[in-house]
Amino acid sequence: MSKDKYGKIKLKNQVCFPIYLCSKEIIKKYTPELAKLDLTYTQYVVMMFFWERGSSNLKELATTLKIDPSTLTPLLKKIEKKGYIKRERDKEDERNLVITLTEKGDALKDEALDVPDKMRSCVDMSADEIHQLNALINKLLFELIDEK
Amino acid sequence: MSKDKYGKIKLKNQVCFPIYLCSKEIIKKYTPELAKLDLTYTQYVVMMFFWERGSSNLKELATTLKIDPSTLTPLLKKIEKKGYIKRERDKEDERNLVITLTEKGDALKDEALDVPDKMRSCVDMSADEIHQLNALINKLLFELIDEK
DNA sequence: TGCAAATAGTTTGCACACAAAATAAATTTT
DNA sequence: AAAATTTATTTTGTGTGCAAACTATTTGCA
Repeated sequence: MSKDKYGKIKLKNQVCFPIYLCSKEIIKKYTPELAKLDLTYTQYVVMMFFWERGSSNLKELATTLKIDPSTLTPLLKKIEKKGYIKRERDKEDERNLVITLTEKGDALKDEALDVPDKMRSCVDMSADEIHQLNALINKLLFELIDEK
Repeated sequence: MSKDKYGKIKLKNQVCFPIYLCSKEIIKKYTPELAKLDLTYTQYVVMMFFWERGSSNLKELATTLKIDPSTLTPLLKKIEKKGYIKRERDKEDERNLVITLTEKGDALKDEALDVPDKMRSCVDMSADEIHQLNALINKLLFELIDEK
């Protein structure tokens, strides 16, 4: 049989495409559930960061979540308007934007508690499969980020 | 040791987050390479579809790629402006938008031939690992899309 | 035939996402 | 101390991404 010169640029022979689709489909699944908390997926990720850390600054938030600061600036203003966080300049160094979880933002954590379980229940995969996927996707992520 | 009530909503305990990051990082890796072909990542995916199929209509394109038609409309106009495809209404049924690869668009296929290899070389993962990841991510994708 | 329903695309509105340029504050250099 | 550089954030511009509303065409049915 003759080798297909163009086989490599076929969609089904590339891993990148299902990852891209998965990311979009995951967000689509989360959206209606998060809407109950008045959050988008990205806003939810940011809130998870603050539920763990309580407070931080933009630079650290952007570095940890690997989301561009210029994406975060308007997003943070939105969740501030919802009353979940507070944005203020650092008195010590006015360049820094200090972001703090509010009481209301912290309380939201309890309402979000069952979101991960609800999402997982949409997917019929064993704990082992999830674990393997997690390991492989994190390896790929490391490879992509590492050698920049 | 006491169980962490909030453990489940910690970022590192969720698979969705690294998948979301991976998708973004993959696109970031592709971007400079695809810029040489005057394509964005999504435009590249669309072109791959037409390199395989030659022509189709919007409905089928949207269904196959799982990209919303309202996202594709402006995107297709852009790659039409670049001269890679042609958009025209079906004479038989004027509702259908028939999209056809142009000579110039088809020729681009040869320039794109080495893109997948270049991307894979950024990542130090064995063929077996890639294969496993592919299987798992496709399973997850199926689970997410299936039961809608 | 004639109008309701279905089908296919497009437009609008909102929310990321990031590169590049602009702004502002602090630090370093001279 | 003034100027140049660095650091942190914001603004601008372009490109997705999708839901909901809108338009146009075709189909189905009374």
